[in-house]
Amino acid sequence: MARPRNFNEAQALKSAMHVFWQKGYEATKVPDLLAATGLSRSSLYETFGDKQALFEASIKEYNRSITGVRLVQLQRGRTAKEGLTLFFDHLIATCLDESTPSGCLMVNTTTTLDPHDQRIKEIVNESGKGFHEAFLALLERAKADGEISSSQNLQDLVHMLVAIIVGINVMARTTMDAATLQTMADSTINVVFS
Amino acid sequence: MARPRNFNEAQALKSAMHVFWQKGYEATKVPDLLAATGLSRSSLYETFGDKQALFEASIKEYNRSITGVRLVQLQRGRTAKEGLTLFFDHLIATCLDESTPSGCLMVNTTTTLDPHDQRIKEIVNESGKGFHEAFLALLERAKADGEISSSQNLQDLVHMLVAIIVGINVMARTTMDAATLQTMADSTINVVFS
DNA sequence: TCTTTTCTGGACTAATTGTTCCGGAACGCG
DNA sequence: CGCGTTCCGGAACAATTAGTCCAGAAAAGA
Repeated sequence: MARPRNFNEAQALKSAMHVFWQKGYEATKVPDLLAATGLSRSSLYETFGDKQALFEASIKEYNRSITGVRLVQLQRGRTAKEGLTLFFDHLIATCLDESTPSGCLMVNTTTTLDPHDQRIKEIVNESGKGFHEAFLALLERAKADGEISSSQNLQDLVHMLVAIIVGINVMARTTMDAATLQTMADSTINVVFS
Repeated sequence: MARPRNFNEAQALKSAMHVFWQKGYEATKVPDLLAATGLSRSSLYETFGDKQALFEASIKEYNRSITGVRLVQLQRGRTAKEGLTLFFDHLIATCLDESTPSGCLMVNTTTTLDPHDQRIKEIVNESGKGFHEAFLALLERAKADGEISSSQNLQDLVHMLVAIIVGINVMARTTMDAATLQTMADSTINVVFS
C-alpha cells in the first residue's frame, strides 16, 4: 500500500541510546542523533517524537537490553559466586569493548537527574529496584547454598554490593585499565564470599 | 583610588560551584549562574572569563574546599577505623544537608566527561589520585597499627573502598534516606576492618 | 567637588538550539 | 502505469544560548 520504512526503528533507537549513553542528555544535540541514527530530521521527529521522548525511549531500551543482559549473567552460574563472576566478566568486557560506551546510562542519568523530571526519575528508580532485587536474590541463593555465612545481614550486604558496582561503572568511564577493573571485581567477590 | 568590588569573589565562586554541582555543566545556563552569584553579566565575564573557565575554577574550588574537608576527616580519628567513621559521618551529614547538593561534583563530572576536554580530565584525574592516596595512607596506618590483617593487599582493598565511596556518592543523589546511607557506611567499615 | 577608576545594568549580536512544515521523491499495489 | 501513502531533504522558525559592549552610576581619594 504505502512506502515502507527505509530504516530499522529498533536499530535507530539503539543508536540514539548509544549517543545518550556516551554524552548524556544535555550534551546530546539533535544533529548528533541524526548522524548516529542516519535518519532525517522529519523521520526522527515523526518516529520518536521530541528529544525528551526519544531519551525516555532510550533509557527504557537500555534497561531492556543492556541492564537485562548484565543481570542475566547472575543466573548463568552453577553457584552464586560463579554468577557474580560472570556478571563482572561481562561488565568488564563491555567496558573494554570500544564499540559501546563505558559505564552505565542509569548511573550517568542519576548524577545529572533533574529533580523536577518525575517521569525519568521514576524509570531510573524502577531500574535501580530491579538491580537491587536481582542481587538480593543472588545473595539469598548463596546463603541457602551455604556459600556465605548464615549470620550475614543480606540487606546490608546487597546495599554495599550495589554501591560497589555503581562505583565501578563510574570509574570505568575514565579507567579503561582492565587490570584495575578486574582487581575491583576480584576484591568484591572475595569480600562477599569471604 | 578606585571603586572597590561590590561582591565577594570567593563567595561568588562558591555559589557558581554549587550550581554546577547540582545541575552539571551542560544543564547549567549562564542566567542560572547570574542568579546564584547575584552578579551582573559583565561582572561575571570580567571576573571569571567564560563559562568553561568558571567551571574549571569551580571544580578546583570544589577540590580545595569540599573534597579537602572530607579527606581531612580521615586523620581526625585516634584510629584508622575512627577516621573512616568520621569520613562517612561527614559525608552523610553533608548529603542530608539541604543547603548543599548531594553527591560529588567530581563523580558527576566523570559520568559526563567530554573525552576531548583534556584540561577537565586532568583535574578530575588529579583529584581521583589524591583521593586514592588518602585512603591508601589510611589503610597503611591501619595495617601498621594492626587494625587490619597484615596479609591484606592494600592496593586491592583501596580500589574497592574508593569504588564503594563513589557509588555511595551516586546513590546519595536519589536516596536521601539517612538509614540506607548509614547502612552502606557501616557495612563498608565492617568489611575493611573485619 | 572633581577626578579617576571600576563596577553594573541592559541592550545587542551571532550562533545554536529544538521543532515544524512542505514539496517532491520513493515505494507497493491495483 | 497511475494512485495513494509514506518517507525524506532541507528550508524556515522561534527561542535560547554564550558572549560583547557601552554609557552611566558609584565609590574613594585629593
